[in-house]
Amino acid sequence: MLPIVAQIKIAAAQAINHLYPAAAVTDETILVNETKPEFAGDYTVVLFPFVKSLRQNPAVLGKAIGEYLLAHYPLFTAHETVAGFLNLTVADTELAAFLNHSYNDTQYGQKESNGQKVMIEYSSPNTNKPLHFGHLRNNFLGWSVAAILKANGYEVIKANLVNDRGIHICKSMIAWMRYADGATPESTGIKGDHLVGDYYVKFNDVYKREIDTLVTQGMDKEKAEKEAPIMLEAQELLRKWEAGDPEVYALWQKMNSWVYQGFDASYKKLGIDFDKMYYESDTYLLGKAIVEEGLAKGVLFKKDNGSVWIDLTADGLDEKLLLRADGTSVYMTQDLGTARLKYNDFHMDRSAYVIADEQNYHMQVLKLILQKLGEPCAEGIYHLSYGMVELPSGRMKSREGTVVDADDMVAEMIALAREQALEAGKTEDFAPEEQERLYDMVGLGALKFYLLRVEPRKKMIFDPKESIDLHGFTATFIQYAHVRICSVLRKNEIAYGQFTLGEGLAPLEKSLLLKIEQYPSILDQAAKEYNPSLVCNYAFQLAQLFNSFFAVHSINQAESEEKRQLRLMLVTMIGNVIRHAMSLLGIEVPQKM
RNA sequence: GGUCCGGUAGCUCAGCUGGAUAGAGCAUCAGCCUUCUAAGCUGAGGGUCAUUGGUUCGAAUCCAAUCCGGAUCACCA
Repeated sequence: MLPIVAQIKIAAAQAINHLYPAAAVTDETILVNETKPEFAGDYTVVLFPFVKSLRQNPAVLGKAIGEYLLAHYPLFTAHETVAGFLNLTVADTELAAFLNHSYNDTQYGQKESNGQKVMIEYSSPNTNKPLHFGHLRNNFLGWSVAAILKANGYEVIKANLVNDRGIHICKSMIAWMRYADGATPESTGIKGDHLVGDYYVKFNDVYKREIDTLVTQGMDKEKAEKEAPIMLEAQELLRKWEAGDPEVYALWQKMNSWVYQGFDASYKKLGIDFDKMYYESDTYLLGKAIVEEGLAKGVLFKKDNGSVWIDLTADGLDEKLLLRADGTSVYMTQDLGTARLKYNDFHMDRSAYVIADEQNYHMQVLKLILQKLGEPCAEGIYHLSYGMVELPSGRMKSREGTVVDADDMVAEMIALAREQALEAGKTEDFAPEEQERLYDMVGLGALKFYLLRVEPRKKMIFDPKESIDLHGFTATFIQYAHVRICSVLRKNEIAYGQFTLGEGLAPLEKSLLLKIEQYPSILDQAAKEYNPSLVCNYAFQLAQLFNSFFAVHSINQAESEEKRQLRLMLVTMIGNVIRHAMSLLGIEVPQKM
């Protein structure tokens, strides 16, 4: 069934074209809004755009269109024109039919396959330190966008490009060699990613001290930064790694394996997963072939020292280096190669990269270069850029130890959920494992919702001193609405079936049905915009409406059996939509809390 | 300096393909549990939509300029 708003547009266009044959309006030109609460009606057609071209005053125009619509479309039962706005009332019977048809469809909102394939690359961690709060935004966004696209009929490949090589890993390695005395996750009981991260921090401590020492001895700071012994050793490790030194390689593998064990545990706790893993140690040499082809095509050029560049000044950008004078590749070179590799693996229609906005320029250049090189993957590339999560004091810096650790944050949120549940005192009769499951759902849900409810593009500031709320615009609020629905449905054994509409819908019943009817359109928009915050907002508004309804109307003690049936079906459907919407955010909903 | 992004209530954010008196949550204040879960509901106060100009019947929304904040422009990743 076509969304009501779309039906209204088509109907209104038809009405206008019928009444004023010269008008030739199309349904896209019709603007439909929700009617403001202070006026009678559900949806409003804005008449101003046609007032001039049709040379009619708004009142006459509205009356004519309204009458035509009522006469020809059972969708409407009333119309009223106020100051250029044609307010239309949707028929209760239409909404009743909609409810009868869909109330028990747990997949309501899910669309059929559209034959499109899209890759979402997200997470893409460095293997020298554990995940922090900022990474959580990336992971939740990527996972949720993938779920939203799936719900809209896309085939989705969730990809993770692990940055498992490079100087940063060597820093952890050298510090471990110097100071760890063979410490392992097993021997210390420290989670692997945290252990490796500790040595990354250690490296930076020692590095700073060595610089200070050199400066005290009279070296200038810039030179000291380059010549600090531990830095030279890290660089030497990187050279050995690239040369395939077996010992270095073995240590690298060992330490990475610790990190992966840690990441796996974190991902599992967070409910994050992937369909395809890429590793930079496999891909970092890719891209050189593309550069050679680009040179042959004349898209790229070589400078006197042998370095290879592309000139993007005509596009308002700069010249960009693609190969160093010594023939080694840079970050961009790899990304060109990886883009081609991904495309050859999957031939997807779109390829989205979930990467923080600090790389906006890089991603813009990447796409542009691929386009100029005529790579088939180029057009599908989309940068899902998101704002960084900052502390009140500014950006998190792992080197300075100001990061909010992801595992800690998760544990704190679950602890908070437990605390508030105990305060509410409603979970005492739960089995212990049932309690733990609930605290996980509430704590993790609150965390995910907090990070997803803001439009991705916007940066967010998180103050660790203030805990994430479990009231108001939160996952907990929505979970609680679901719990109330489950509770009602548990206590009302009814013979489900079609209900007949005698006495009409109460305003809140109608608002809820209209809201539910909008769900597929919301999913549509969320997919188009790669924007889970729309789903957050929608789920919250639905829960809010439900709570208002719940406070005013009794289901159990409904005015009539017919009403009871209607409300049971209505809340069944609300529950289904809430569960479905939350699942797209990676948030589970409990049955009791 | 060039480019890009943001600026809406004390705080955190919706609204931005132009439409009616700009909305939520938090915080503050006042009410509501003998009746389906009060992790809830109802109400109140709180606004120069950064500023100025323009386009328009109509601008938080579009355009221009300015101010503020951030990112980026490496033979780093």
